[in-house]
Amino acid sequence: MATGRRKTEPVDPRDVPKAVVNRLSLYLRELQQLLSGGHATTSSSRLGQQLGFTDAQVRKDLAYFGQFGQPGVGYRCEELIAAIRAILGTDRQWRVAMVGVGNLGRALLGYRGFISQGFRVVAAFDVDATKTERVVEGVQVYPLEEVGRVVAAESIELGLVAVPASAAQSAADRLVDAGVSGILNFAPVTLNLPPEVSIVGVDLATELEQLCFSVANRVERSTEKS
Amino acid sequence: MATGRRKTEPVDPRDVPKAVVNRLSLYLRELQQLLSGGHATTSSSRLGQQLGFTDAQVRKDLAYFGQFGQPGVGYRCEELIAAIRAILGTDRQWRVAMVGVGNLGRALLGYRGFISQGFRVVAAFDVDATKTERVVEGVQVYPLEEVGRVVAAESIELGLVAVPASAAQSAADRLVDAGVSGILNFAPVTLNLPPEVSIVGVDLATELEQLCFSVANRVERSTEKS
DNA sequence: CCGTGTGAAATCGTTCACAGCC
DNA sequence: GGCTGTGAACGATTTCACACGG
Repeated sequence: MATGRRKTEPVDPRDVPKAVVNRLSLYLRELQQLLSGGHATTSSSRLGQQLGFTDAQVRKDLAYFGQFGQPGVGYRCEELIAAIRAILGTDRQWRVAMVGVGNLGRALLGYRGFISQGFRVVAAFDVDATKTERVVEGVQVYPLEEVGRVVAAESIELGLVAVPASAAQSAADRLVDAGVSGILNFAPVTLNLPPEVSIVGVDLATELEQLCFSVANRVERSTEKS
Repeated sequence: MATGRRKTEPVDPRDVPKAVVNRLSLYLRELQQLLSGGHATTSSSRLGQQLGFTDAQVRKDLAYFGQFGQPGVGYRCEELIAAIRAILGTDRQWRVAMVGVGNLGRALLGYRGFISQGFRVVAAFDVDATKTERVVEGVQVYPLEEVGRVVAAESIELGLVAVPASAAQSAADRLVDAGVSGILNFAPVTLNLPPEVSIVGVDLATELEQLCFSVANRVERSTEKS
C-alpha cells in the first residue's frame, strides 16, 4: 500500500531464515568493496561468484525483502547497500556498552570496523578497580555496579560481553536488568536470558574446532587426481 | 569392523551438515561444564534444554558418528567428551601461526581458551618491523617474509589471519604457499583460496549486524498483550 | 519407567527454469 | 542479449513417534 509498484509483499522479517540474514551481511561487505573499487553496478551472478553462492540464492535472499534490481541491468551498488543497511538496521547509530576490559575487551575497543559500521561504544565496565575510572581507547571505564545507571543515562541498547566464562551470566543479567535489547557474547558459555533479549554468541574455541574438523576430514590430496 | 556391537555405520564425516558440527562444539562446551560441576552423566533432553535444542536433535546429531549413550541412563559425560573431541579432531595438539600482531592479534595471543583446547600458537608474523624479532605473549614474532621458512620448520598446520582487510588475501596466500591446511580469518573479506584449504571466517561487524537485525525486528513488547 | 537410536513424516531451505522487462 | 523475480521441484534438516534396552 505504501509503494504501489510492488508485486509481492515482503514477508515478516521475523521468519526470514537466519542463514539469509547472514548472507545479507556478506553481500553488504562485498558491495562496499565493489563500490569503492569503482563498480557502480553488479549482478546476482557476479556477487554470488565472489562469495561462493549461486545467482539464484542471491536473488532469492533479496526477494525476502523486496525488489532491488533492474532486469537486464543488475543492481546499483549504492542503492543496494542502502537497502541492506536499512534491512539490517545499521542505517542508524547503535549505542553500545562493553563489559570486560581485559585482553579481548581492550582489543575490541581499539578495533577499527566497529565504529565505522554504525556502532558506537559509549561506555565500558569492569570489576577490576585498577581498570575503572579511566579512559581506554577513548571510552570511559566504569565499575560494574554502575551498569544500571550508565546504560540508562547513555541510552545504551546493545551490550558486548568480553569477560571470563564464570562471570558472563551475571554480566549479561546486569545488562538486561539495565534494559539493553541485545547482547553479543564472547564468553564460552550459553547465556540464559529472557526471550525478548537477542543474543549472538562468538566463541573463538568453537570456531577453531569447526576449522579443525573440516581440516581433519578434508579429502586427502593424494587420493584425488586431477 | 573395529567395534562389533554397532548397528549402523557412521556416515562419511564429509557429508555431515555444518550445523551439526557446530552444535557438537556446543555440546562439548556444555559437557565440560557439567563434568566440572560434578555431574557424571546427562541426557539428551537435559543437554538440549540447556542449549535450546530438542532432545531428538541432540540424539540425531550424535547418531551421525556412532552410538554413545545407554538407553535408560543417558550419556557418561567424560566418555562423550572424549568422543566429541575425537570427532572434532581436538584430541591432539594443533600447531598454529598468527599473522598480524596488531590490536586484535595481540589480544588473541593472550586469550586463555585457545591453548587450553588443544591449540598452540607457536609463531606470529607481522609486516611492521617495530613489532618483529620480539616475543609477544610468549610467542616469537617474525617478519612476514619468513612465513614459508617458519611454517615448515615448526610444522604449523593452521593459520590465524588478524590483519587489516587490505592485507588479508596476501597474508592468506603466504600461509597457503607455506603449506597450512586451514585458515581462521578475522579480516572482513572473503578469501579466495584453493579448495583443499579449509576456511572459517569470523567477522565482528557481521556478528553485530546479525544482532542488530534481530533486535530491530524482535516482537515489540507493547504490541503484544498477554 | 526412563532414555537411546532410528525410520518415517513434516518442515525448511536451495536450486531450477522460465516469464517478463530493460 | 542479459538479468531480475518467482512459482515449482528438489534436496536437506528437523521433528515425531516408537521399538528396544537398562
